[in-house]
Amino acid sequence: MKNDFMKNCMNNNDNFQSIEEITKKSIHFLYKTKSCPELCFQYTKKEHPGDLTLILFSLSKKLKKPTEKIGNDIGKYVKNQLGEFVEFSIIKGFLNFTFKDRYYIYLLKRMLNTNFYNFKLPSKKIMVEYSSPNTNKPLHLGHVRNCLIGSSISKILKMVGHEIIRIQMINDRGIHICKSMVAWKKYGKGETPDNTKMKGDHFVGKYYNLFYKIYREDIYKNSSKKDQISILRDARNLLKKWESGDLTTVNIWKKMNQWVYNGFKETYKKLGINFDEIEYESNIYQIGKKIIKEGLEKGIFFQEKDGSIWIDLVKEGFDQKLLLRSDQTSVYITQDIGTAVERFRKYNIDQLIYIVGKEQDYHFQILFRILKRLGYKWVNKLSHLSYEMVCLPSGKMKSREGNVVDADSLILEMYSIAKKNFLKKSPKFEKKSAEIIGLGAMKYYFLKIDPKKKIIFYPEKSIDFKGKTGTYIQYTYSRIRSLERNFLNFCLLLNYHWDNIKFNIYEKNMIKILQRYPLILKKSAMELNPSLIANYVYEVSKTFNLLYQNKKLIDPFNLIHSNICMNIIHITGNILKSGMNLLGIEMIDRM
RNA sequence: GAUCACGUAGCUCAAAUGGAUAGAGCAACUGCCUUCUAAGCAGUAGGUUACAGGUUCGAAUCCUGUCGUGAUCACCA
Repeated sequence: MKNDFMKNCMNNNDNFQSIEEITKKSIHFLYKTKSCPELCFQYTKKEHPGDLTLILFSLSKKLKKPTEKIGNDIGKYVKNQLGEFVEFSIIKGFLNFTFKDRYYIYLLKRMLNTNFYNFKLPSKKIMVEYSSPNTNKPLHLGHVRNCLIGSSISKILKMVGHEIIRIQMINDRGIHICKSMVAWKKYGKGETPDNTKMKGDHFVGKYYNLFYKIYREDIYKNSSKKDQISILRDARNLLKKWESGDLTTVNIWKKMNQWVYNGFKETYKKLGINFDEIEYESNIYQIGKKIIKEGLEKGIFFQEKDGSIWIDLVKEGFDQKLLLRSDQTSVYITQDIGTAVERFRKYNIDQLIYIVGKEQDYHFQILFRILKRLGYKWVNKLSHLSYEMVCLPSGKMKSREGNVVDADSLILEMYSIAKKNFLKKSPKFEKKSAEIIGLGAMKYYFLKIDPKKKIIFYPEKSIDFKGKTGTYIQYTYSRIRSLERNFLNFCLLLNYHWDNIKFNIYEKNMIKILQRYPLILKKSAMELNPSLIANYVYEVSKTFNLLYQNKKLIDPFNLIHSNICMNIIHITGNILKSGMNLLGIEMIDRM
């Protein structure tokens, strides 16, 4: 029965065109323009009559005719074609279309077609880099934001038809890990994550902090210069040993990194973060060197007397930038040059998106310039998605000073609050559900905010479960599932002719907001901005709760209308779930 | 100091890229569970969109300047 219904819907769609499409045609027909000017549609504001508005001012300019005339012409043309479906009125320069019930039926049927969700852009192969942690300490709130944005954007891009490679670069080598290593060697007394029952990344982080404690005490005691601090000297020596391949050093390094990886793995798993590829800095930090040397031979770079290699970007408004140290070791940007070249060579990608905090804006600008100078044609396929940082009320988080909120303790905190709330509401507690709710609240909290805006995190206030939250949306969804279960108990699924249905205002609003979903998806994919989906999904929930509160949705005495409602409800549930999944948030059937 | 971002209700955020009288949530106060899940709904209150100019039919949005906040400007990553 359902299949017939679907077929019916699809047929309906074939010979029907939306207001937007017909408006486009009308301009072509009425004014014989070669190309249709950009049409400025807008959802009609509450205070005016209508549902969809065409703004006429810019059209009036382009067609050199008064707004009133254009509005009337287009309005009449559309009305002529869609008389049963739409009315129009003109206020100043605004042409307002009012949908009739049959237009809502058309919209509803269109949404019941599975094609409605399969919204696709021309497919590209896109690599997304995110997370990219150092291996000397646990992940903190900054990483959480980075991971959630990166993971969500990957899902969104995949949803609109791209092939995605999620990649993380692990900064496993360098002075930072040597600092943890030194402290552990000196004061570790054979402690390991196992025998101290600590999570590996926290364990290594503990020694990183210990390093700085000793370092600061040294400065305080001796008021000596940085270079003379013995523990720092030890760390540098360790780095040299590592670079020369000293076996015991390399073994300690391997061991400590492995502890950290085990810790990360656990955190990623809890957060639901995944990668398709992992790069280790230690494997690839040499690649860039070769490219720099070739660039030097070609005269793109220059060499100082001490042997260091530089690029001069003064003409482009930047400084001179070091590419290779005088001892011929590579710096951060050297390695990024190498990895970019490698990635394009190895994966044959059409686009590379770096999701990295905005403190590195300058770095990426320079990186892209250098690659351009080197003559790589794919430079315009690189982009840096820069997001603002997560701060505490006291200011920037600084792991050296210990004022960080780490990911693991935040997750635990969310679990425990969710559990507490759960027990208050529901007699039988389900651990899994509480975890989904806690995690959902946290993810939503991070993702609803535009990436380019700063987040100030108040630990003592904690993340909300009421109002505009992930929980609210999950709650709405579980209400929907509950309605669906009840519906099957009371009503039969019937295939009626819907042509004479009358919708109330709540149903109309619901249908209107639901059919915007593909547009929102497209926009968030184009702008690489998950917050658009987060805010949209909230609006959908809010509109649904309004409908729920004002209308008896399941009514055994009005089967036809209950069936219509059930279709609206079903689409709402699908969109909520789909949208939230794009944010990496799971939904549950009962709360 | 230079460069770049951001300043919207007491607080946290929106506003379909220049459209009509700038919207939500939290906190506060007032109502609604004998009725499909009250983690919900309705109402009250809260604004010179930091400030001053400019662009035009029209600006929170674009341009200029001022102020404020933050980031970056390493032979660190």
